[in-house]
Amino acid sequence: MGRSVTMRTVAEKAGVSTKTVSNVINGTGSFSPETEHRVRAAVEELGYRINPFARGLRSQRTGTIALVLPNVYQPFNAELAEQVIRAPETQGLKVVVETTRGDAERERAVLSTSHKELVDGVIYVPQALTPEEYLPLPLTQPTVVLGERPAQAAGMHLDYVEIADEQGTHAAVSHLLAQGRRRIAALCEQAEPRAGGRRLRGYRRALEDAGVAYDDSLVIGVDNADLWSSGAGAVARLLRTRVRFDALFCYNDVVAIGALSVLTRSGVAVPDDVALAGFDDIDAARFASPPLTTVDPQRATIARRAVSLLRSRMDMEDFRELPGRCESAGFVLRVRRSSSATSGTPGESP
Amino acid sequence: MGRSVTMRTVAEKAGVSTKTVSNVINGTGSFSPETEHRVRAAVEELGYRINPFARGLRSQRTGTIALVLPNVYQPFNAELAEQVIRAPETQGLKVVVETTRGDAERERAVLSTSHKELVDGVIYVPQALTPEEYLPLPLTQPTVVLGERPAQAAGMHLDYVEIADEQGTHAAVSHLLAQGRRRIAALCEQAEPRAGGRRLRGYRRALEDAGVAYDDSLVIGVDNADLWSSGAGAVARLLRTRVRFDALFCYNDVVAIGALSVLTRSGVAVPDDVALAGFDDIDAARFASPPLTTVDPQRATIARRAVSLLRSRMDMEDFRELPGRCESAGFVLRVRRSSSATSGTPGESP
DNA sequence: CCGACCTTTGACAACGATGAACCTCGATGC
DNA sequence: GCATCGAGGTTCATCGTTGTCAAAGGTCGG
Repeated sequence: MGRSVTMRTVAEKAGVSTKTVSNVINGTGSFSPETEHRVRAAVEELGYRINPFARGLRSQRTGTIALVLPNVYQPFNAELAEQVIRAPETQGLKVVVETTRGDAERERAVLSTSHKELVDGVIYVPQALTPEEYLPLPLTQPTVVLGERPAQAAGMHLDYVEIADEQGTHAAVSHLLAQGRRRIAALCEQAEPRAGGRRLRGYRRALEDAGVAYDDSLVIGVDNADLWSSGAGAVARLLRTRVRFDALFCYNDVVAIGALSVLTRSGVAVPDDVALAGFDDIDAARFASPPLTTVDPQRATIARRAVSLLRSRMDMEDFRELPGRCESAGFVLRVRRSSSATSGTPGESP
Repeated sequence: MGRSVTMRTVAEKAGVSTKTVSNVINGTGSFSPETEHRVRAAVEELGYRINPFARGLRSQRTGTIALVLPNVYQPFNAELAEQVIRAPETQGLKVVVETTRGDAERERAVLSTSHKELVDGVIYVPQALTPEEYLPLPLTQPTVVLGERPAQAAGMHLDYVEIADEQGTHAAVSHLLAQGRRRIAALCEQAEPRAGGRRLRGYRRALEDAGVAYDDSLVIGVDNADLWSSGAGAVARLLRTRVRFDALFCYNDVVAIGALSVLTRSGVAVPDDVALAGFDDIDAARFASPPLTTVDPQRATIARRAVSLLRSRMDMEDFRELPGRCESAGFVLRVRRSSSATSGTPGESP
């Protein structure tokens, strides 16, 4: 292969010093248009690519951000990752997707020491760690958290992009109530500092606002680790208890599709006997039979806001110079046939 | 924050030289148990973490492999990525997932120059490039390709893990034939050097083996870029043409679920009027209504074989010293209710 | 007791890019 | 006419590790 082509090779070919090459490439310092042209020509001709290790070692910048999620096999996460990678704000950055498998140790490692030198910033979707656990960790790089901003985070130099868990669920359940449903079951992950807890709050508040009594026997927990069968299992249990219900709010679309599968098999008609709503608006939701009513948490917006918050902090001298910020992504209720016999066609929504 | 803790800090604390610290950490050279203990204690106490840039710069090893795919939002890709990350063979390696969006330029870049210094090896799922295009590229690092090994690859130092596209499809279509179906439509991506072409070959061969005539009007192309609506759209077109069909083989499960959605809406009963089979065995397939018969290409096996081939080549002095190898992953036909009224229950298959 | 030989350790020079400091030369201000 | 300035460069040290080589200390056969 011969020696690899370095900045020195380019410099020699262009008849300048390596520093000048560096300047041209990074747009730092000053140089004449003529020099710039010679350097660029040499780069082109030699097929020179900058060595990211050397650069990283020297400048402590990597041009890479990490997206830290529990996994990528759950559609919401996969589609979120896609949005982060595609967001226009991401231009010029590399995104590495890091999965933690919901392992507390891994999450801890990513947030504090381990990544310091590898990435310029982190977008973190907490799963195993509660705010009480992750907030005290010494932050070593700019970080954006996706999820509700806890009160304790006020003083920290951490940015948040809030997902409309509670409001979205409130809207979905209110919609079910508006269809005349009164016995609305909920299949929901119940862990409190997490999305499940927040969605459950939205559920209760919607019932309350409509003056419908909360009934404990209508709420079934699901397990985050295997949502597909969890949804199916939960609905099977619910059917066995013979508790009457005419609607079902599900923690997310995956649970809802699992549930739908069992309902259909059991001869329960959706939406006639039971109206169904999920959360996330994953691609599969539009193509369920019937298409699934769901809350679109606006992944694209989440991704753009997160990257943009992160970038602004990455561009600062010291990323701790700004107090923590917090933005929200909003939501859109996508009403489809699983909750209302007449509206929604597959393939419609943007 | 103070100065960051480097190997020198550790060395001073342990009263040895930096090289000795390096030796202990990497298990190179030799050192007394006593020294080792002192060094490890110092590392522990200072919370020292090796700087990957410095190491990478020096040793040209990164402990990272790249998984290069068109995207991660399609469930097959997401689940494949998960398997690669989780494979026991991956122990001790970091996996970065790189998406190309089916862009030829990006694929080219990853295969030749661009990644050279960042990763020790690449697992590549071709999409935009044909073998004619990617084989001539100068390989700069160990590479494993997922997909059919073309004849031209014989002399190259490239390993392949073959997915049983043709055989799997043959089995699925044969199964449909065994159910007594004779007018079997196919919704398939048709590009020849890719999976679509290979699956279509399996389809034709199965018909042939059963002595059923191939009918061009039963084959409809789908578009890889948006498979969900593509499947739905294709089936809608098929229904409009009024061509009679009693079974449907789909390029993959996503297409199948899109198709199922339209069939159900149009009052076509699955499997009574039309039996349905897909490919990939994504999680969602088990929870479709009815559950989807599909070909499981054994993602876990694919992932393990790929990583293990890659590792062996990474461990060599020069990765070109071994001729190209090729392994196959096999497949399992998962028969569920979409193709046979009596068998298959949701949640059963492993 | 001496040299051969091994084990353990340390000094030093890379790896490739960049920040700090400095040098040169023509233009500008007073 | 002399100090000053900025544009356009350059030189050199340095980021944190690891490969090379040599030295220090110990063992052992003769």
